[in-house]
Amino acid sequence: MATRKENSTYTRNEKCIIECDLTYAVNKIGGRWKILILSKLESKKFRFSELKKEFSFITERMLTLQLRALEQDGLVKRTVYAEVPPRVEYELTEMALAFGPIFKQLSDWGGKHRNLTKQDSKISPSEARGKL
Amino acid sequence: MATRKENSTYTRNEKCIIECDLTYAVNKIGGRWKILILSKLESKKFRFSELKKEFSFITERMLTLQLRALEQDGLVKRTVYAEVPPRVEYELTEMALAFGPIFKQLSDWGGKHRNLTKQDSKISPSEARGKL
DNA sequence: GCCATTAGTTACATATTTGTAAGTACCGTA
DNA sequence: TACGGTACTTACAAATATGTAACTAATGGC
Repeated sequence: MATRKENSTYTRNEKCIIECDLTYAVNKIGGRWKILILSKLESKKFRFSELKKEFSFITERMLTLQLRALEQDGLVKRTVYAEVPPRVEYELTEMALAFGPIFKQLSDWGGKHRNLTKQDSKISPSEARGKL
Repeated sequence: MATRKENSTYTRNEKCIIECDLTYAVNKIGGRWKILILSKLESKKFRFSELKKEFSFITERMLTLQLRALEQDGLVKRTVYAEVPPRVEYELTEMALAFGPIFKQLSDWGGKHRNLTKQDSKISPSEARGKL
């Protein structure tokens, strides 16, 4: 999320990934806190401090980084008001709103299948959680 | 993807994430090569060596790791035939097949929006690609 | 015995992401 | 002049993910 080496295998491989529309899309929402943030912003716009309060477990640094990445990717619009103390508001763009129905389905999938897995694989919930 | 410390902030934070059905679902397909693999397997089952040939840019190690993770998560079924040389086949489970329509929509989203972003943000495609 | 084949595994190195803690800038108010 | 509030930024450390290269095991065919 910081700077990237332009010629690592890791970075070169990324090109293989995002040539596909599907992986391209998933990559955009793949950051650790992005989906949580996007979901939150679905209802209304939020100030930075409000998001910070809402997601107390996300550090300021990460919140900033994820918001910036979302902004770069055109999913979030950032509005700065020239006041003191500063006020910055974040809201979803059209592009991000188009994710709405997809999120709904993914969420349904999650709700439906998370219990199934526990039984199928005979792994305790906590164990299953530990794995990627 | 290897072993995880059970009490790092990183790991503890994961619990915050997967409590949400949506992020739970996205996490399952979030590995670097998982979507590519799942897409491939949508059409038919594949042997390990076939996948290796298909995705020449994925190393054996990563291919194995991603397949194992998918298996753990109940998205892929692994069948070993007791032959020499060994034969192992991978195929999607019901759970994974349920992703089908969602993948389609995500892919559509990707196709529709990847061009838009380039214009909107005035970043060259190659630059945009470098960012997460 | 030696080699080829398949499906891995192992030890190690590198890259990237995430987390911690402290510091910055602005200005109005006390 | 010191202090508080907001929205960050910076330097650094820890954790995780990915990549490289070499090695394994079983067995049929030479």
